[in-house]
Amino acid sequence: MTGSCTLAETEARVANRLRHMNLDFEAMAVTSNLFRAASAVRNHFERTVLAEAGLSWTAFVVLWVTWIWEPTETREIAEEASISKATLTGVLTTLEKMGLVKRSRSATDGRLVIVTVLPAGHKLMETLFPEFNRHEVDVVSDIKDNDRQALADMLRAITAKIAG
Amino acid sequence: MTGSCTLAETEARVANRLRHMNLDFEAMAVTSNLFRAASAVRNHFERTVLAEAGLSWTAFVVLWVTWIWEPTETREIAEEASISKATLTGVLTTLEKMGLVKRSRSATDGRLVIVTVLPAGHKLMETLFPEFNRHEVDVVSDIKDNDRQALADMLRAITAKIAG
DNA sequence: TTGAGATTGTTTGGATGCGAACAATATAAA
DNA sequence: TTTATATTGTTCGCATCCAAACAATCTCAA
Repeated sequence: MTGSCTLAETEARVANRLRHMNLDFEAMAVTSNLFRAASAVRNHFERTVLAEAGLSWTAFVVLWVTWIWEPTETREIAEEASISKATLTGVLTTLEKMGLVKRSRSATDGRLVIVTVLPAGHKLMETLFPEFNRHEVDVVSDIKDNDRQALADMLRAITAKIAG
Repeated sequence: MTGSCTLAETEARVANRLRHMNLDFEAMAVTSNLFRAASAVRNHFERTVLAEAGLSWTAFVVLWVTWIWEPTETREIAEEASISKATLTGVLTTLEKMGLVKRSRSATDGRLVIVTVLPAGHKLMETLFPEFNRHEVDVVSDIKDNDRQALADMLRAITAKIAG
């Protein structure tokens, strides 16, 4: 190969390379494009909206989850953000250094850590999240309006299939 | 909140929390579930098929891309695997330590590094990839057969929208 | 009351992950 | 030929990312 290939060329090459293997190419195309899309969207957001705010993707997700659920426990944040609790420890430290969130001990259970969003965090999200959403609209703008609901439903089905 | 919430409860909470903001919740649901699904699938694969082979998700993707395109240049691998060239340098070092791939200098362009899959890598992929594909089939098994094609197409549309 | 077992957040060690700076190489124009 | 510019893979610094080990805390049965 000499130059960069289109997605169609890539998938054709894959099919040819794996012809003897008796594989399900339709299932392969779904997971393959699932990660391609997720990765592209994540990189795009990190380099535009989030870069301006100085937030990594994960830091934004953690801040967002806390913003929605605060005050909430770290185990809930990790679950919602789909990251391990070990990872969350580091990200929360980052967000605390930025003055966006605050950790505090639970009064009723000494094991738990309660996270709340500080005023600077609220102020940031008040403008950042609507801007983030405008980019989300742009990302799905080539998908027919009627199909978006179905797309979200199928993605939910994938998540549920694994969790169940 | 006390216990873990269902996806529907989470989305209802989000809608209520953000009601005053005039947002596109349908677009939000698409990207939100895109990452939820991608993350769930990736974690599932890392903990089952890939753990047995001692490969991280990224290491597997890099090995897979090389396997499909070999011999190929690192810049192509980074592009196909959706990772930066800096990241690829570390992952290739890992795969070389495992004896699965080999780096070599291009004869015609001294800047380029050519990557090929070693016999141990071929042997591994010959059994690992079909097993991987069986898991892919399982992941999409709750989606109607007719819809899988449309799902892959919509994910491609998202990727293309950002790239364009 | 007490002590075994469960739960939670942090630490540890190692592998990703990226942008920016870098050295080596190639290409172009002067 | 020479010099400026471009391209490529690596290095560097730092921020994720996870499994496993860990200390602190809670629960509950004996």
